[in-house]
Amino acid sequence: MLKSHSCGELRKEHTGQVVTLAGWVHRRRDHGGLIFIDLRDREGIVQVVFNPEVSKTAHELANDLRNEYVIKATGEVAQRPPGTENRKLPSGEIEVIASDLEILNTSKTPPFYINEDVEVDENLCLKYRYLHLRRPRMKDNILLRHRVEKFMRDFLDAKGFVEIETPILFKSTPEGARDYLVPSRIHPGKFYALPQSPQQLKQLLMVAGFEKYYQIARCFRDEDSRADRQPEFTQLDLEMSFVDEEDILKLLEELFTSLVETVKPEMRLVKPFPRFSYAESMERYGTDKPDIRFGLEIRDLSAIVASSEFAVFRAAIQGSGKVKGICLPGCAGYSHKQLEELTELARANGAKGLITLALPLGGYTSLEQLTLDKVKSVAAKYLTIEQVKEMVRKFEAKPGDLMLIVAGEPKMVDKVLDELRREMGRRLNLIDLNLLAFVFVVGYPLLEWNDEAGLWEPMHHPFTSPCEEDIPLLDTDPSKVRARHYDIVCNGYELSSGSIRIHTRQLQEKIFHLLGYSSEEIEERFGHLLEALDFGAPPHGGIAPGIDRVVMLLAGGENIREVIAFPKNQGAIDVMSGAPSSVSEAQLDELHLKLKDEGIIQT
RNA sequence: GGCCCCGUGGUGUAGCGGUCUAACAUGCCACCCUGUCACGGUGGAGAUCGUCGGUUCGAAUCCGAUCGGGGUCGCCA
Repeated sequence: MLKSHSCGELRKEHTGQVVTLAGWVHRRRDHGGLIFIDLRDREGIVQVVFNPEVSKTAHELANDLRNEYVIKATGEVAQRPPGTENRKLPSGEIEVIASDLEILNTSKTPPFYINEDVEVDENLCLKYRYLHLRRPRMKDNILLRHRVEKFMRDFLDAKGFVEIETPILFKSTPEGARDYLVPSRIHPGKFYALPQSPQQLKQLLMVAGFEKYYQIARCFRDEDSRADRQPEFTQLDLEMSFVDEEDILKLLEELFTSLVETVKPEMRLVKPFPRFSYAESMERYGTDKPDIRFGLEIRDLSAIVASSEFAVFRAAIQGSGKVKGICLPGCAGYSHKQLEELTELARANGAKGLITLALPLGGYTSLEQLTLDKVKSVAAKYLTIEQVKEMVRKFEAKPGDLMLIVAGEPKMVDKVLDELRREMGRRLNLIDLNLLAFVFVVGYPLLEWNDEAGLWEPMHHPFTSPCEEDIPLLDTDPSKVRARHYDIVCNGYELSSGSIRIHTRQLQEKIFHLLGYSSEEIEERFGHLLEALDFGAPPHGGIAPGIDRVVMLLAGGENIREVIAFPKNQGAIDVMSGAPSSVSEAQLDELHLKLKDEGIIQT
């Protein structure tokens, strides 16, 4: 090793030792007679002092140092002179008095700051990703990711799980997300698909008898990116035999609780993890991935306004619609412009409009004294005071609160209010950023009716087992069948869906048929799986939490690109390498491929 | 594919019809400085304001198109 110690590890206990350090020049402070260098390596930063009285040659050479030069410096660790300690630095009590300096490599001036955490155009960061990763915050994110994955491995190993790799070149199963395809050279016209997840393979490992499997698995889905989604991502994929829902949920709760306590002890958890039924989550939060770090819960006002004169409400309720709302504390004073902004947000999410009711701040001490003329709302003249009071009671609203009401199709109403709720939770600073609010969502329906396609679709995936007692309903009323399916959600992000799987051929075939597959399709796509179920498949189930999102939440980020070493941008491009890129005609030939539009062969 | 936001020295921002021959901070270069730590001081270089077109006597500024980026809807079994 070129170094005896790392920069970040030095403390006053090292005082008196002669150490050799190697790292990057983080910052240079040249006082003419005296030069201070903040030397940075993976472990942190330490101050190195160049004093001509200690070494004239080292001091002279230090004159040439610039940011990001790579250097090796030898010197004695010394306690800093009293009054010059730097409490902002863990190594701030000491410094290294350099007696020798070697420049291992020079550096061009970086295209953006490495020693300051100012936001820079993301494409530039991605182009010079290796420089961006030098930033302490980015470096810490990647190290955090390492600790998370290490913890998961250790935890599951201790629980008797076996880590097993599964193929990246696998078979296309065209339902679900779009596949990434890999053309076969040996088999003209045939393709592998990159796995959207190792779902089938892990089930087959259960049939194989491994009982407890896990893998930190890369998954590939060719769909448009989002802040929390990119084409390739990582899951902690796990599967267990001879378990029920309770076993999986208990394992997850223990895993995440001890993970947070180990790698991020300063963050708080809600324990035990609350459980919501799908119906309850939709009812109270308008979504199946609720952020429960704050209130502003949705309330159903349909019953209250059922007999309303107000055409907007009446029309909604007489159709198959709902009237629901949320209540914003202390927002009654919102200006016309602010209300218009909220209405715009509602419209952007599909609402025709937004009804607002502002409760006066003063003028009534008990609800009895509230009169209609004091309530500020375009709907006031169509409502009775009793209806308004009922709403106030339903929201437990206080004087000065603002009620936001949306009417229409239930799906739209939920979506709009979910959006408004999360936006206002942020704006009103109701969110505790140090809190990780994990929740389990259970009791999902097995199937969802797709009106456009005119067939049943699985809510999760076609391998999810229905609840035993609901199996007869598959023939009579499929919408009523509950799934043995659970989700884990944290701070409004879905970390994973999981389920107890179907483990008999008969039931699996029945589900495939219900989903509209012909016998031939079933055989072609899932024949290998069905055959496996015939050979003594054990009852089994599992889940696969998304590691990128977990690390993002632990890092306090809002974007998974901050916790992936080499991410792709929104257009699925690796800005650093330029992938995807053109290939030569020879390569295409070998793969028996021909581009449809010869023009696009040019770069 | 739809919608919203953003493109101004290396970086981050300001300017939003004329006074812009484009401002500020930082970075960069040179010189000075022995206790700084976002060191300080003096001086200097560095931008045809993403691109194209239009409106106008006059465009960084207004309009249109286009390209690039971010967010989001659709999509994500």
